[in-house]
Amino acid sequence: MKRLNSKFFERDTLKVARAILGKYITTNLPEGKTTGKIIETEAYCGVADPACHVYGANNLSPLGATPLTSKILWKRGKGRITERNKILFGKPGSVYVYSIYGMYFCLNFVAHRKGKAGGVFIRSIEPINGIELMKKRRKIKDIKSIANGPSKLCIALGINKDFYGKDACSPKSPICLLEGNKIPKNQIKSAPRINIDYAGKAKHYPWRFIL
DNA sequence: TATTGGATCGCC
DNA sequence: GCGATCCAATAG
Repeated sequence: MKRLNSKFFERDTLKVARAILGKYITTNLPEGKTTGKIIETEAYCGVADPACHVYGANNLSPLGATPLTSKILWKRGKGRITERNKILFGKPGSVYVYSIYGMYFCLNFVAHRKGKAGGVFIRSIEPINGIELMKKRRKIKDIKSIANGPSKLCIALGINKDFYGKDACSPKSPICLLEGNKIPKNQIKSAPRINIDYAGKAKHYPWRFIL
């Protein structure tokens, strides 16, 4: 199967969040290979999206910004470009992994038009290959609940903070995305994003996509 | 330097 | 519904 290239990710974040449904994520680690089909995503649409980690930050490249401190690279309005979120301005197809609730990770792929920022959050995958390894990592047997959640799928695929900044389009990367069958539009549902109560009216935007 | 709370999960 | 568990993002 064909690997998705960076052009795939260099589009409007909402478009990518829909287009990536039905594609395959594969991780290749010393303990084995695991693959899942993407069946649920959310779009986090850059500096104008109150739910996005770069909300309110300047949408210029952080490379040209003057550092305020070692951690804070740029400040304007409410948001900042930080060591964690700066990847959302980076090369489309890069991996954005962050830790949450002290014990889990979440996976995003950087996706935006040139000069913008944004990421596609992977909320659920269907286990396809390497299911025994996924079961072992998750310490459960029930296939349905192996990877049906953003942090569950990270555990199942062996994704941790070491994946931060990896280029999913590069053959050298331990993670890649593969083309799948074409998905007809009528097979995609949209809904509000989950757990973003802090995001004001953006809480209701239908930026979650389900295959 | 100190405080706070989260793009979650699993159990109750 | 609720606790686990910790680090990045803020405020001071």
